[in-house]
Amino acid sequence: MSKVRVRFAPSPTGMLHLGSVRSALFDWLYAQKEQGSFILRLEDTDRERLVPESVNQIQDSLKWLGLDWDEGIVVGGKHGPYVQSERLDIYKKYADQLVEQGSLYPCWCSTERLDNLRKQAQAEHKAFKYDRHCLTNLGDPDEPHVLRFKVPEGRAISWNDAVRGPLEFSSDDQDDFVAMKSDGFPTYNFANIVDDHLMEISHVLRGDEFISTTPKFLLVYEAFGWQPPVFAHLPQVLGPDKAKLSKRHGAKPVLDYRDEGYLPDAIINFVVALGWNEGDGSTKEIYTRDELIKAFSLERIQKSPAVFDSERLIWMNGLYLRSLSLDALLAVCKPFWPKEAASSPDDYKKAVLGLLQERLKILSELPELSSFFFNEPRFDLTILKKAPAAKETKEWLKKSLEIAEKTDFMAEKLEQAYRDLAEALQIKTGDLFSLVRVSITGSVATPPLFETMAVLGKTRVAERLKNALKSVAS
RNA sequence: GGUCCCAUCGUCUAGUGGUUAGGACACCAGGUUUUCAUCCUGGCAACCGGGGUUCGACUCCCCGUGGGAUCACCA
Repeated sequence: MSKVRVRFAPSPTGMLHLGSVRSALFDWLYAQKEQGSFILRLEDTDRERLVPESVNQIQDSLKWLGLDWDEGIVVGGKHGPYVQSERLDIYKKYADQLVEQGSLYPCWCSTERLDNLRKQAQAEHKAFKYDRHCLTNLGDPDEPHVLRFKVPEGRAISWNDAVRGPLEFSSDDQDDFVAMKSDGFPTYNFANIVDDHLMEISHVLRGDEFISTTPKFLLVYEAFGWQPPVFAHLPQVLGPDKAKLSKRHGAKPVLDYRDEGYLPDAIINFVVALGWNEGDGSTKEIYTRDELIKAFSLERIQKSPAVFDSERLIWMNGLYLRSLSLDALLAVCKPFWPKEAASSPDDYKKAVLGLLQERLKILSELPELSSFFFNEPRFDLTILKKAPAAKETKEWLKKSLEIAEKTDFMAEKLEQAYRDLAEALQIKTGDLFSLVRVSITGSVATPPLFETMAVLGKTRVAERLKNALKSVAS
């Protein structure tokens, strides 16, 4: 059995979104699973839509997610170059071969003529098919022209799709598509085949929008006398509006998820479940990479499209965040701290994270959640559901300050001291705790009060209580 | 419109002729708790419709319906 070789072949026309990431992930997983090779090739034959920066962004996206390629751009390999625009002479050579054997023929038709043909087809409620005008009306070979593939008539074309099962089309529905453009560049429909064959790709995983062009592919493989790869057509990933996730549609670049504080593992785990599951009655849904590799199979890929649910991704990210060690959490949090935290030592940050970990869902929330650990809060009793009267507030704060000043700053001791205080004052613990909480954090929702105080330390707490007292007095 | 594909809770899904149709997210309620969060318990919620086949269909077949893809010198 020959080695599994799969490729991810994006066109550098924009950034990778979750849909394309899923294709890459399935490729990568399958390569790992079968101990094959994962190849990264750039399909840049469309120079009009080319976005140069996207080449780096695509690589950064894959690297961030840990989807490393064995062969391809940058890393090289023995089937290079891995950029289509650097392979023009190769396509030319193979195109010439097909011209010679009559599978490709030149066409000089203008866009105007083609457009008219299209309008006509539309008016007749038929799919557009080139009328083969140039097959018999030869033009000037020196004039710019394209090369079209001559689709044989009356042929049934079928293949066994790895996810869809047996599929069959008639060649009569296939158009004599353009293989080589007039600028000397190949089209996707041609370059892709030549490259996949030369690079010995064994399995082609791609979006199911390519199902209808697969018959063309198969015809070209046949014209060359090449063995086609196994095709696996992946279901669409849909946005919340049930429209296909696409660059045009404003799908979020995957690097934005990085910048918002999602973890690569969470993204991977989430994305893989969009159209794949282990089956066999398994209810497992959190996987390590190794588990994923072990469990992955093409057969278990879903046929129907999946709507991407950002709520679920957020939940999953929180899960991963909570599973991190404090040191690991500290590391991933690095770019997300509020700027006031810049001078704080790691030990302090770690203590803060110890309290915040189970409250974080995405790292971009860190500044808001951790702000009072680094900034003096504004004293504002109006956020309290029922604030005590000014006189009581003053008294309670005064006593609270006294307690803070004379108690060891350990959560248990503080708790005991403040419970005693509440009892002495004959008030509910909750009322006292709320007041203290708001005074030292500026918020009604915080980590446990006494642990928070312990982390803040006696100096900060005393200072904040004094400030609170001052604002009540005035 | 032609061709093709798809169809289980709002969402991700399990299920391959006999199940009280299971799990997860979200949502709701309760518990733990000094608030928030975590955690635990419970609840709400689905087989697109119609015909067959069968003793028996979510499962198989057909026809509808709905949704989607594609019909470029884009990929």
